[in-house]
Amino acid sequence: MSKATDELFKNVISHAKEYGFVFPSSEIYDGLSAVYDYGQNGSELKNNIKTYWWKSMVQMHENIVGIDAAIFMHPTTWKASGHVDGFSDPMIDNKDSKKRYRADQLLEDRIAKYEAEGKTEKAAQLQQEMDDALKAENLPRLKELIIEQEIACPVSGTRNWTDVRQFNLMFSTQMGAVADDADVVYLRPETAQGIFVNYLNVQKSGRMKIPFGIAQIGKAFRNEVIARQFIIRMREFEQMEMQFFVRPGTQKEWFNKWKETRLKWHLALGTAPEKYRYHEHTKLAHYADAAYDIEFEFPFGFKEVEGIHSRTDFDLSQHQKFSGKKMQYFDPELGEDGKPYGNYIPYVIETSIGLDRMFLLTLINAYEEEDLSTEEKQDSRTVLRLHPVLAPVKAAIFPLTKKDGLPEKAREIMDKLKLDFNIQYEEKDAIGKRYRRQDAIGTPFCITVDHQTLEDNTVTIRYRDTMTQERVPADDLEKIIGDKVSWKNVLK
RNA sequence: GCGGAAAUAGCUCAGUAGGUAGAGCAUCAGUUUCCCAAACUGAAGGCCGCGGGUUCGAAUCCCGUUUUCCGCUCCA
Repeated sequence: MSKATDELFKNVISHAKEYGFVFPSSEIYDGLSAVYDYGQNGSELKNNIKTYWWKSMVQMHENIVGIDAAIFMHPTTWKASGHVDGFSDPMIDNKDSKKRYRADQLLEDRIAKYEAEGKTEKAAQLQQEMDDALKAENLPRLKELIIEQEIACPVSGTRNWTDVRQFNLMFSTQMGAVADDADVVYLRPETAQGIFVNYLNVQKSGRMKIPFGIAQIGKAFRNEVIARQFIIRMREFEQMEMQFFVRPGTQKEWFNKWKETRLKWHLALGTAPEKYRYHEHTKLAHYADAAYDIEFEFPFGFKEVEGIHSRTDFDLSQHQKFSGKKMQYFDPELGEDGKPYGNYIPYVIETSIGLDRMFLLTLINAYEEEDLSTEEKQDSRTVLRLHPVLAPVKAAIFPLTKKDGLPEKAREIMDKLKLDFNIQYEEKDAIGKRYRRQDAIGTPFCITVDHQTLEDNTVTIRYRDTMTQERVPADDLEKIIGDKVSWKNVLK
């Protein structure tokens, strides 16, 4: 990260706090690591991003519907999805090299070594002991095994180990009033499973026919080993996901279609295309047969914002296995051989975008420190060039001075506009200062009421991006603003 | 989790031979102002991150702790 971009990123973070976009969580108690709150302008912007996504995914596709599943889910869900076994790793650190290892992998390496040396009996015995310890979640026993086997750190060569600790991706809590092991439930680490477990409900109640999609926006929770870089990696975050169910064999074409559709969604906001790129996963997760990320160039480099994954029939098959409920779909359409496609478990294409990352992307992309200096005077302004559909406040209305009936007239105009748009009224400070304050939160229009307004009911409208102004009839404002902030501009 | 750095008003920061805290901007109340920030007057605002120790006395020295930043480590 260069000094200039480093500086820019820091400025965006303090701007976000200063203007009510993002605050550190529980700040009066020194904050809570990697948790953030959205402020008065941040929540407006976030809601607008959600609306844009929801409209373009659900409203614009007649074969996609939206749901809102609970964060708590039956614990078996996470056994089926692979989260319980796959993401609770026993970790151990070497105190000298400061390197961290998975305790089970250190032992696996030793087993492999025994096998290579032909000591199969020793290998089998250790394997058994390790499996027992893992099964019983006996962490001290794992450490004993590492000590007994005299396993040394490959880097430092020492056997100076910390205790074995469990790294759990998922947050757990108790469901009942009385704490009991049987009542442990997890806070979902991804929203996707809420869609998969409702696949049958939605398909039947909505009489959905393959191909169809289920969309959802919601919170998810992950215990990150290390969470940093502002809201890029948070412990509590929000996802906007859509699972698209397709006929087996057609996943590749649907994958390509969604890959393109999703990038278009990003570009429709007017972001420079060179800021985006695709990143192909070469190492695929256990459930995927293809995966692309859409990455955005943040000040600290390209980072994933959205993933498009071909998840095969893994999830539905797993849920069928664990729940005993048939996840099959009967496809009556005739294939090339003139026979119906019949029963199958659908394949799934997932589009999953991090709302908080999208939020940060939007803020960084919009943020500009503009130098307005002339020969006589040094001047600058900070402006958020947000797309008008996303701007938290659509227009601000100012009386030029706070006397002569101008405030009353301004409020009268505002009362009409506020029925359609989020409007702010300000009468304090010099007019220029008020303009600049609105620039800082990305308000696209400022409307000023002056003495002429009292005579002919015209006002000046000042544009954020160009800082130019025009005189227009007050009665035209609804249409002028409405045209610019209409969702049509980005959905078409 | 490890190592390094930092923490003083809402923000940016001053404040060392240890002696009861200061500026600019922002805020609030007025004045002025008919269109692009920093005009005038006044006011308010500070467990100097938190806890302990040394000292007659600590923002300042020592120890611990929390949070943030930078590296490393981990990551679907």
